[in-house]
Amino acid sequence: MTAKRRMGPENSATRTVLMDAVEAVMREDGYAALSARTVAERAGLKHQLVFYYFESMDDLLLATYRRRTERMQKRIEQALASERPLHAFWTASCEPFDSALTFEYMAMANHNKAIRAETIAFGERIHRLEAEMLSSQSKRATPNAKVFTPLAITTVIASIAHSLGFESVLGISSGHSETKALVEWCLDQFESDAARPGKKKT
Amino acid sequence: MTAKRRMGPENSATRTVLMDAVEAVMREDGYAALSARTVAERAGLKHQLVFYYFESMDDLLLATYRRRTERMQKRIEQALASERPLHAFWTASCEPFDSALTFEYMAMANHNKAIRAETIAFGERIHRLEAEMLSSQSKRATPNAKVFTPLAITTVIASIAHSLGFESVLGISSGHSETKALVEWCLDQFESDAARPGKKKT
DNA sequence: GTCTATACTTCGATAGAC
DNA sequence: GTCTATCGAAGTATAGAC
Repeated sequence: MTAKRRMGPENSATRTVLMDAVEAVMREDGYAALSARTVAERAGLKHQLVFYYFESMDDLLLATYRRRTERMQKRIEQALASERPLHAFWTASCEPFDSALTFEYMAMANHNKAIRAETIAFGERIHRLEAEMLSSQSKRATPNAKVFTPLAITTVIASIAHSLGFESVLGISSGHSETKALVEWCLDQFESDAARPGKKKT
Repeated sequence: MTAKRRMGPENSATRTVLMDAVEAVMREDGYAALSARTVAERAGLKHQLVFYYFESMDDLLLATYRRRTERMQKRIEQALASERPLHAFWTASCEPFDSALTFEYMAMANHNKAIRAETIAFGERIHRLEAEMLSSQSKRATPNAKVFTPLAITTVIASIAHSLGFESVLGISSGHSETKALVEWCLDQFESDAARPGKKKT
């Protein structure tokens, strides 16, 4: 299955440069703007080098996406391991990171088989992580433990954070502060008072 | 600014056929697959006809998107006007309609100026609608009216519905029933069908 | 209203020189 | 490891015949 074409080493720094360029192009002009030429130009290289380091454009794309999901997973694991995992998870999900990129990848997952498979695997992995880490740790007094399960709560948190993040990228901001206030008020119901100095409650 | 090129009438049925084809292509292969050729082929026409009925591909795209936002606005208005607006809004937002298309358009809005402007206008329009219709109507007893504002609630509802819808399209389903149960439990706190005794205040 | 024919651009990918 | 040169396919768009 391996190509007969001459290929560069897997540990080359140029591979990293190309993957960075992929994300830069996606962020600025969307995934439709991705091509060996646009990516190489952004990286300051000739477009033929893309095919020296990667078997195809799809290959480069998938490698870039894998790198991203790994980074995101680490960030989520860290958040969930902190003393106030829900607050940390919310903060991490709200980070002014790259909602635009997220949407590009999600849209892409709809029709690119490899990206789709990786997205599904990542999603299920995260859901499992959330369920495991929170249920093992939480002996916390939940208002209604039958309804407010760890997985439901994290799903809600992530959904809201992503929506707000994306609207912000577009420049829509109405209702955001209210919504954040609502979420944070709810989070305080689950994880609060312990290390909370002088904040007004309820 | 008008093109000198010969153009077809605005009320032609072929225009509709072409717009339908745009959405079909986007749904199946993503917005990156859009071209005069792919759209025309899907519509059973020659690709040059695209330029007879629309000034450019961008023009066709924008017309298709406008048609969509108008339809969505009507659906949302209807939901908000019912007797249990929040429940109706949730149900409408959850419809197995076309989350895939939504994501394509949102991703596209990141880098297509016209789509971006239309998306922002639509988003703000909807937010305004939600705030107006719900605040005028709701004398309902809210657990914490200072935090649970109409706009915050609808933003949360829409965020969750869209996230679940999109995950469903991908084939991710873990946590969905729990999350829906949570949302519906919360909605019942705001809009109980009849008498809802002993609702616990968190 | 729809077709053929055409102009120009950009795409992914490969071969081979340096 | 990077370059030039090149391929065929597909992109947008226009002009003009039928």
